Amino acid sequence: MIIKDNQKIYIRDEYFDPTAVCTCGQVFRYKKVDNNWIVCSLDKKATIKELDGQFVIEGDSDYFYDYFDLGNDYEKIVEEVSDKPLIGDALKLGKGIRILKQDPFETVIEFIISANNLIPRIKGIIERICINLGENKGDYYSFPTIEKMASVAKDFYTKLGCGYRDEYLSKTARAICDGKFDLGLPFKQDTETAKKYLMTLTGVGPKVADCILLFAYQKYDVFPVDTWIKKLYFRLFPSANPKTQPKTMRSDLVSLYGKYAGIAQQYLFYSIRENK
DNA sequence: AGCCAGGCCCATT
DNA sequence: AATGGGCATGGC
Repeated sequence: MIIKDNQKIYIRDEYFDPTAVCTCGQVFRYKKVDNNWIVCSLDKKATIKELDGQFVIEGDSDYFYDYFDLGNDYEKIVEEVSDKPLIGDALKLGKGIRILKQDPFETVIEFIISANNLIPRIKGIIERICINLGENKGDYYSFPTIEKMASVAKDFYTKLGCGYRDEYLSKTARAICDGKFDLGLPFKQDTETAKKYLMTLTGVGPKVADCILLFAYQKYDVFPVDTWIKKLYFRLFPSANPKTQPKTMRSDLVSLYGKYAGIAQQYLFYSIRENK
């Protein structure tokens, strides 16, 4: 049961678990303070508290109702994927995951940073970007605007520890700021077209594009393939050629897990990483 | 002290 | 279209 008023959202629902939502790898601007989860998105902050078996979300309730995808029926989604291979155990841990509806610009930038990187380090880089280019909101910093990110030179990102992604960030921010790339377009495109379009951005390859499609554009028929999923692939297909390319893995895995493949991927990814 | 991480770019073939 | 080397940084 989910109830929303002007200030808060009250959730008593087995398909919502803030720990799983935050730590499954889809979002980086979160932290646990005392027993509460704090999640930031653009210039907003949500605080999720647990009070006698019920979760309460404080923040902009209209915005976060949508952000946490609380209008979607995850019982149906879980039902749809529950008979797929290796999902059963993953759901015990992660059935409270909800796929966030994140801002496209923030998602593009964050997942460019994610490439060949570690989650704790990704979080640190993003935090430094917000502190240096975002707005001070008192107890947190907003995510920078497109214009702000486009206004600084690439060595600004180098100094923030972005490594070789410095140029990806400045080029991509400028392309979007200059109107050479339209972040609204992928909402209207089919998954394959949107993916090709996203990959015209510097620093966005097949894996990062899949993450953006899933976490910002509600395209669920994707399957981000990283080093963890590669290991999973060979558990599913033990006789596969060891040199199987990620592209082949993606299409095999989307076929196998169906129209909610991307959501299934999150249950699996969370489960793999939680079990070290 | 190395190996590796939510991979991508680019040159070569 | 497919392959492979190089790559900044810092967790682990």
